[in-house]
Amino acid sequence: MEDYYTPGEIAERFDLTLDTLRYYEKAGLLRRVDRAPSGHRRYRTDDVELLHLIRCLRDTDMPIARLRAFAELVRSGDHTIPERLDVLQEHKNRLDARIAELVERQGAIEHKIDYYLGVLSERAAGTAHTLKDGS
Amino acid sequence: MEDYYTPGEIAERFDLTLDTLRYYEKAGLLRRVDRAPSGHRRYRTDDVELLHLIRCLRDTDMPIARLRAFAELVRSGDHTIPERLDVLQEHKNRLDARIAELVERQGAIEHKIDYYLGVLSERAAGTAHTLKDGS
DNA sequence: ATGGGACCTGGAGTGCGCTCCAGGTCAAGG
DNA sequence: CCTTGACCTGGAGCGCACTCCAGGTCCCAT
Repeated sequence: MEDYYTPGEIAERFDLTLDTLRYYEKAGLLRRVDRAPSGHRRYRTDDVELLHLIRCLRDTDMPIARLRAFAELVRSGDHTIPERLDVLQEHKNRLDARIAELVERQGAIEHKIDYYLGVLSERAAGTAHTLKDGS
Repeated sequence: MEDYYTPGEIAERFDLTLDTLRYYEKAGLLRRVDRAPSGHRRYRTDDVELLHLIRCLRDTDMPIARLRAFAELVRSGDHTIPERLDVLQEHKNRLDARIAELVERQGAIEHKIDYYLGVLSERAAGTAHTLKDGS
């Protein structure tokens, strides 16, 4: 009823290991998570929401240290929203630049692939020519 | 005249450190580079060309081990072009997928930024209202 | 009561890609 | 002759983000 989630559920949902989940908590990305009487962790809905964002930022290569700083802002209350915006906008700028770089390299790689394909088809044509020549 | 390049020139051209250059050579990304009588490295035009491609692949996160495998194919001669094509096409597939993932997350981050902007402008509107109310 | 499964802890270990360092050589300029 | 600067070597060290492990607890079903 209480909308609590077990470590196993969270791990599956976010495709993280239990170890990583604990590591994130130790690293300060998550607050000290609630516990069942057994000592097992119980994640709340807002942990899930934060994890969602963390996952997204992590997937786009935000380092753990910056993630922790962000998480601290979240914990500090709504008055930190302007700072959080700064962090996100800064991160988005980096991300935009990274995507642009990757797309550029993608073009270069395609070019190289086309070059190799050209070499191969020329070679095939050469073979055909040899055959046509009667050898 | 011989179209040789010094380590310093190469390092600057590719924005790599001398250490990294040597590390790449040890790791098998480059062949055993030529030496001047002094023992200093002298890079040839084809080293430069290979480095160009290596830089491109590295910038798109190809791991050193795969890069080494690719470099070995290059060293083995033209008959390895089909295998090189496989490596490049496989890498391009990963890269395409990675770019797609980043773009998706980019959207999510933009969304979050917009959400925070919304909170802030609502807050500002609330303040305005308070003022209008005569406080 | 016993076995299995999910989870706990603190701390050590791993893989990757560099990066740094001490101590040395060589060539050119003052 | 001496310094300076570019470069050499082998090997140690580093930062990051996990990942693994031993040994333990709790709870539930057989």
